[in-house]
Amino acid sequence: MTERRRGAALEKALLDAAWEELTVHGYAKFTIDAVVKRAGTSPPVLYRRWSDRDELVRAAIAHTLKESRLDIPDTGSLREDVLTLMREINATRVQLATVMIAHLAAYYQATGTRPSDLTDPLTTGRKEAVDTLFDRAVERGEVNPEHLTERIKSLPFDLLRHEFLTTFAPAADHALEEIVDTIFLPLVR
Amino acid sequence: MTERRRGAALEKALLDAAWEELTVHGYAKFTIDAVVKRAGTSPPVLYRRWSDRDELVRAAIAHTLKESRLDIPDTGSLREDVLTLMREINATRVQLATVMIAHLAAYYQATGTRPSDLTDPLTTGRKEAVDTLFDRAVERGEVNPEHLTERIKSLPFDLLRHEFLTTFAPAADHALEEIVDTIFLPLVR
DNA sequence: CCCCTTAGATAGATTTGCCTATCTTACTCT
DNA sequence: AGAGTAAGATAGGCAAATCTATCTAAGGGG
Repeated sequence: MTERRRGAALEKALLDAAWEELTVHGYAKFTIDAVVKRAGTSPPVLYRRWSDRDELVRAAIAHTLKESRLDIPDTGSLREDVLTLMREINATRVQLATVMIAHLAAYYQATGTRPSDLTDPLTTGRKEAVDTLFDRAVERGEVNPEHLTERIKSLPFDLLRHEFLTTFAPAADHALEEIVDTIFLPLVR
Repeated sequence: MTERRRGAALEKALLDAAWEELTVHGYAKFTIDAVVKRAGTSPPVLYRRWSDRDELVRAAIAHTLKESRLDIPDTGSLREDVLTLMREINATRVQLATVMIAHLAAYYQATGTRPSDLTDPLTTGRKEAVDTLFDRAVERGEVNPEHLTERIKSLPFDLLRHEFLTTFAPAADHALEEIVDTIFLPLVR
């Protein structure tokens, strides 16, 4: 260790290493020692910041969430907006969903509650993104606003999340189109 | 231990105890020793049947699946059939879904595959049940058969499963009705 | 009664991981 | 230069869990 890291740079390195461990070995096999080795640090450095293993896991997840915000597409058509966003989620969020469900299920079983400091990876920042999409669609006259319940707005993303949580893999592109064309769009028009 | 169990009775007792441990302490905290205590047995008895912890977990899940088959409702209306089935699933399957997702996510992260001997708790026996429901609805003229894609048929159950996997709790009854009345039924008519 | 199978009991080997205590030293600031 | 902070290094305590080896004896069958 020729150069010591400090402050935010060190913390980022620690959290990135923790995230790597979560994705390579999974939540169940996640160990402090592996993070120590991967980050080139020592145990007290981690324990000075996070009181235990689970706290580090959650911090790593939250860190990764913060680093991977999704852009809001604006294609001029609702179908393309929703498909573009779903494709982006599909391409980038499977691992996050897998890591999170493993942790959340275990946490829930241990405590009977959900950790308050984590929000769903497909939810974070999504409400605003989707609302923007729908506002534009309403202005373009593409949808009937009366059909835009919260549940219907979130439907494509719920179904995508469902795919992730039942297969741990991205959905096929034709599945995305099927969700949008045969379920979602008929409901909003 | 005044009376020794043998054969199927012993195996049922072992698997019931394993399931109890899964629901009380969760998958992550599941230990062979706790099952031994709960079942009033000894470690070699378990290892004579299941080669390791994970195999016992899967056997316990499969055993519980087999023991909890759902009846097919026949109310005379599609809405009531689907709602009745969803309510039954809602009342009885949350724990199963929670235990399974914890195990499946961990297994997937460790191996990159899904275990081949487990099927989804809401899938098992569901395809036939749902097809029967839909056959009757078609005969009654309640639905347009052209709208009955596989994805739409499974939609209410997918959304219910999604509820389970994101909250680890049963859905509110009004949510079930919302799913059926504002999403599912408009799509099949 | 005898033989065989295996349930239940128990001890043990081994490993692993979590977390803490302590020390040296790099680095920043005054 | 000196003081203070904390990064990096290392050793250690401890517990827990997994799984195996071995033994006794219950129970079934001939």
